[in-house]
Amino acid sequence: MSAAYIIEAEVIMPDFRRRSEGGLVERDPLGADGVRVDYGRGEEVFGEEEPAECVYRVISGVVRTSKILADGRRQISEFYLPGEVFGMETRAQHELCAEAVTDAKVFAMRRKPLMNLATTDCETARKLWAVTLHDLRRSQDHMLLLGRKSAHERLVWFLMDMAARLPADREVALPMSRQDIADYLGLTIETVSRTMTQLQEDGLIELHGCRHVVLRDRQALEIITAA
Amino acid sequence: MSAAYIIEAEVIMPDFRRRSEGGLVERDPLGADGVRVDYGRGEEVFGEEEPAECVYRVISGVVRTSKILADGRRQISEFYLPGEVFGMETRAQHELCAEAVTDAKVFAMRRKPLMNLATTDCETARKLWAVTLHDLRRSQDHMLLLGRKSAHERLVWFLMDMAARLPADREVALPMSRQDIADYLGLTIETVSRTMTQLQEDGLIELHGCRHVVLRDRQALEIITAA
DNA sequence: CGTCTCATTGACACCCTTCAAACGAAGTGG
DNA sequence: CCACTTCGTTTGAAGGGTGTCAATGAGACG
Repeated sequence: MSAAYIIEAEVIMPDFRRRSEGGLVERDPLGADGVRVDYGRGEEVFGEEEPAECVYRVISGVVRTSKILADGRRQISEFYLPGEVFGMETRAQHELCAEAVTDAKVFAMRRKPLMNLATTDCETARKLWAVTLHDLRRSQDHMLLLGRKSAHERLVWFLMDMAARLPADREVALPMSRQDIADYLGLTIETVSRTMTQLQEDGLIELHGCRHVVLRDRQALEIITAA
Repeated sequence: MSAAYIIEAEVIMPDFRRRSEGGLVERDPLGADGVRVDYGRGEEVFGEEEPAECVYRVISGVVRTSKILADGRRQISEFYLPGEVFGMETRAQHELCAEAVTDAKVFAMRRKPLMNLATTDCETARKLWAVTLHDLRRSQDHMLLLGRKSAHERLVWFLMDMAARLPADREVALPMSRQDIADYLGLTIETVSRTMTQLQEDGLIELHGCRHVVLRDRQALEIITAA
């Protein structure tokens, strides 16, 4: 890490210089340069309606994107886990806000150079498209869940999804609060809690503290999600 | 329209030769060649899990894309109006099914040549991306609606959206049935009907037959959607 | 050990669904 | 032209799944 690199980082990412790890410039698999930035739990990465300056990739921790109505009702569109890209869902302005669910380290790339690269390099353009397509596919499943599934089905789907996406020990370590889960599944925190308890009473899962879940009867759980 | 063109159309679009307008090959704004194909009301354009052979643009009429659960519950992700592109939401297989809501004419382009074009022409790649991004943005609004809004709010949003997207006479001519509206908004047909009636009783809209709606009090309607 | 935050549990209300019947518009055959 | 059928829509009554409000419980931290 040379002094020249640090200076370059300052030029590229003035806002993040302070918080980034020494401002070292690195290259993302997307082909764009950027820096690592840390966010504390609950901290906002970008806000709704904010100009879209950067595109991000989660390095560690979890980030959520959400929309909030005037009266406070919130819908979380997605949780982004390490390796996943977010912040690209709009044009000039962000249409949702992004916040750190846990302490998180993200890789931030300036949007404009990335867009420029995409106009000359088809491979980059394809990658950006693939990221958006992935989000779209998940959001279509999410719409089916929100529009047509019961609380039980929603929660089971969520737990199975988390088990598949998180590093799977014998037990799943949920990184988010009940409120986050509720706002992701279109339920209230009470319903999430009650449903979780009932799944445990039915022997489908086992709770070790509220954030550690063991999927005890995967077959039964899969039947519920398939239904 | 020469014989050579018809033969070429047969080569490009063997499946659609029968139904297309003389098989004349044309070029879409996306840069791909294709043919016009007619579908009757309710007819399937492609099914869930079906290999994704083509990408489509609506010429006239309306097309819906949806997902269906084993027990028949259905969630419509989007209605596509003339000029809009659909069928691109997946990789090798379609993740949802597409059906004609009304008699519809669509422009069908083979997927593979379009993808090939996108690997060499960044402008095409950008256009494809823009289409997906547009769908994603709408699906994020849709998730907020399905997860957090009341039946009244959903229906008002729907009517305002339709008024904005359809050729706006003084009255909006809904192209879809109550069942389609219900499956789009995550409600039952009865709730849609009742809510529609109540909006009329409150003087916010006026129904001229079940498919023709006049938005009488736009200001009040906008307040409901903003809430 | 006290405080704070988050999660759980309980009682109750209500919005929406479910089930059922009536209504209406469009098409068909006599 | 009119009864008849059919399909979609509207309306009604009743029930249930979630939401709301409130109190209790459980960890985390100083």
